[in-house]
Amino acid sequence: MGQPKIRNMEEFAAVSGISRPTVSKYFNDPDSVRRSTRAKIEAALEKHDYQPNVFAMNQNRRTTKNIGVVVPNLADPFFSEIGRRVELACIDAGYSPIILSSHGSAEMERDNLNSLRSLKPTGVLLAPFGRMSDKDFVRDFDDDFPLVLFDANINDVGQAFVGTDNFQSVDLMVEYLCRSGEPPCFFEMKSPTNPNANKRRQAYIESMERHGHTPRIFQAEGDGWDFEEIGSVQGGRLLSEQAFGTNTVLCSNDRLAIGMLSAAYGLGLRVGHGAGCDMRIAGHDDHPFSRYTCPPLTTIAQDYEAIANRAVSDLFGMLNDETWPESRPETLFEGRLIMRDSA
Amino acid sequence: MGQPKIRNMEEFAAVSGISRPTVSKYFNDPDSVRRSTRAKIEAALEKHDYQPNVFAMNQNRRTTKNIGVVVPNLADPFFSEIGRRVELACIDAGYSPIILSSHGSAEMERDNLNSLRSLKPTGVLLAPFGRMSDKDFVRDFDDDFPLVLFDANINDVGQAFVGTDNFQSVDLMVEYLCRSGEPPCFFEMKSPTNPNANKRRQAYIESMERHGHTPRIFQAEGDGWDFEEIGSVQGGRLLSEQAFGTNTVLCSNDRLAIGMLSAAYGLGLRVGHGAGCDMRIAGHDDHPFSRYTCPPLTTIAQDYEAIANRAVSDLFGMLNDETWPESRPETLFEGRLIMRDSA
DNA sequence: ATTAAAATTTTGCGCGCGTAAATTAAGGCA
DNA sequence: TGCCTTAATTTACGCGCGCAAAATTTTAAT
Repeated sequence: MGQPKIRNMEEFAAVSGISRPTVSKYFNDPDSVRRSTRAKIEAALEKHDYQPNVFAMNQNRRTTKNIGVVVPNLADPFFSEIGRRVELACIDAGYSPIILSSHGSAEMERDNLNSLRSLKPTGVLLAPFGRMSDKDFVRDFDDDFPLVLFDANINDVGQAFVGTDNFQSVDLMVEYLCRSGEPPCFFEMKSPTNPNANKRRQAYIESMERHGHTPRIFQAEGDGWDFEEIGSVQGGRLLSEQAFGTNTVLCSNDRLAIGMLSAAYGLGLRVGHGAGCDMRIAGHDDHPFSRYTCPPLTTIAQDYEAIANRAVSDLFGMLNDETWPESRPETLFEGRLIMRDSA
Repeated sequence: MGQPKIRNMEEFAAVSGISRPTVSKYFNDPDSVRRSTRAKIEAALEKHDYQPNVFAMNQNRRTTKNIGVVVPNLADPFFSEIGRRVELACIDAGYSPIILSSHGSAEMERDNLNSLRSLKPTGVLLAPFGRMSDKDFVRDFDDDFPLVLFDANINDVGQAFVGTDNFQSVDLMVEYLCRSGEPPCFFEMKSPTNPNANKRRQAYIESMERHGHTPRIFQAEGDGWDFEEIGSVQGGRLLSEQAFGTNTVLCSNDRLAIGMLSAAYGLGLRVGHGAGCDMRIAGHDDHPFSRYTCPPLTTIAQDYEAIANRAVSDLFGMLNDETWPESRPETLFEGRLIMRDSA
């Protein structure tokens, strides 16, 4: 690297023998300058490691290269996983993702969107709280920035939605459970913080009726995000009271199921579909740890990769078209049944 | 809100009847202006929702309000938990934390530090890979920015370190295990990506010798971050071969232990310290899910909260003192023994 | 009331870069 | 070769704000 430290684009332009604005063009899009000047610039970059001042760059730009990514709770492995993939997809596309977790609070979801506002993002990918979100606030936000929702939908908010087809996925599970044993009851939280909970309950009811069975739903008290705790304590109480009236429990998500498995173990109940088992427990989401529960959890795998990639490509598609589509496409990926030992 | 949208600080200063630079001072520190002018500004803020342009602000500032936070892998609940607490502590102190995950790659750790460089952070909190980190690179980085390491130490890098005293915590566990049953062997990865692995092995060896036992170490092949998989597959193989030569296994971290518990379950081994149990398994870290394993995992709890708070306060202390301490304080918090059923 | 000292506000300037308009160079065709 | 079109480059200006120094006000002390 050259000794005389380059302090700004002016100086860098000087050493590369090009005018500053042309250098500016280069940094915005290396292909927008003549091949020969590009070579000169890149030669200079070799010896003089310079990089433009981010703040000065973004100050006057019509459009930054920032992409906001907001998820409800990074501490939940589901969101940390999908957030990671979204992040990498943005980087690959040459953008700077800014990941924000709302830490389980709808209020912080607002704060996060407000913070993003001042970063003038080119677009925003939001996994909202769903019912808990401040819908009007998010709606206002999407007037100002291209917005793609993922994981949880809010009607008519954002220019696109990408997620899992809960009706398909829950039906898949219900069908499997009915075919292979007693019809399942459904275990969930009474006031779920979880965005897709309502859809899954509805899907369970419809699916059970379609299969000619009576849906039975058990709702745990409690709020917050400590699903395993709720599944363990309240699910455990229901188990010990033998309240379910069936030997098969479908949990609204894996984290509840993980808690319930732990309670079942504590009660000495043998969970599984093999001979000599007392009951079956199934989940939904294919949580990273559900492979390692005892027994391993039968569940539905959401297609993280596909959801993340589609959300990103929907957004970038919009950005390139300039015009926001009137259609508001909703893409639903199918869940896959992951058969393990618990059900 | 007033109809005529405020476009910049100039206009906002006009409607509030104060000069622009004074308004600027207010936004940098509301207490630095006279009480009466502060009232005027805040009155104007009520009606004219304005907020300064972040990019213009940071462009000329000697020191931004940005704090970089870099962790090895946000998908690991340990780091997502400690990252969350660091983030909140920074916000409370009036700073803007920027959390970056290196996604398990030392190369991306470099990229992340480079990205931070251009954001001119006031300070950086780094949980490095440890042995895997590009030490020279990090060392260079700490010439330019106040840097506090946490979780994993690198000698003489950064101005302070905060973490857990692995020698104390492992000794605590070894002492407990020896007192209550057979002395433990130690299960870890051969080439651990995990930063504290080497310290823990060393601590195990010393502690066993101090207690008059022969240390026995078993190392699993494989790299990457899929610890549960490695614990399950390789730990399971060792279990089925009865290779350990003791009924008690201390795992280098909870995620390995979770995998091994899963394998033990699959093999029909009863894990626990009660009558009729075949073996004991213990971990380290009090991973969020270790309460819900079967049986619940006996482990060492690191004091997340204390580590996060101390790392942040060390950094802010440095920032206020202006002068970086020559001492490079290293703070080690004690681990707590969490006794559950697995050992 | 007078004045010095301290606190606060204002004046004036420049940061590093984006971008529209003006200029120049490159490429195509007869 | 000359002319024209188009692409590339340069000129000229301004963005929104931080900050040092100057001007002013307030406070404290006599």
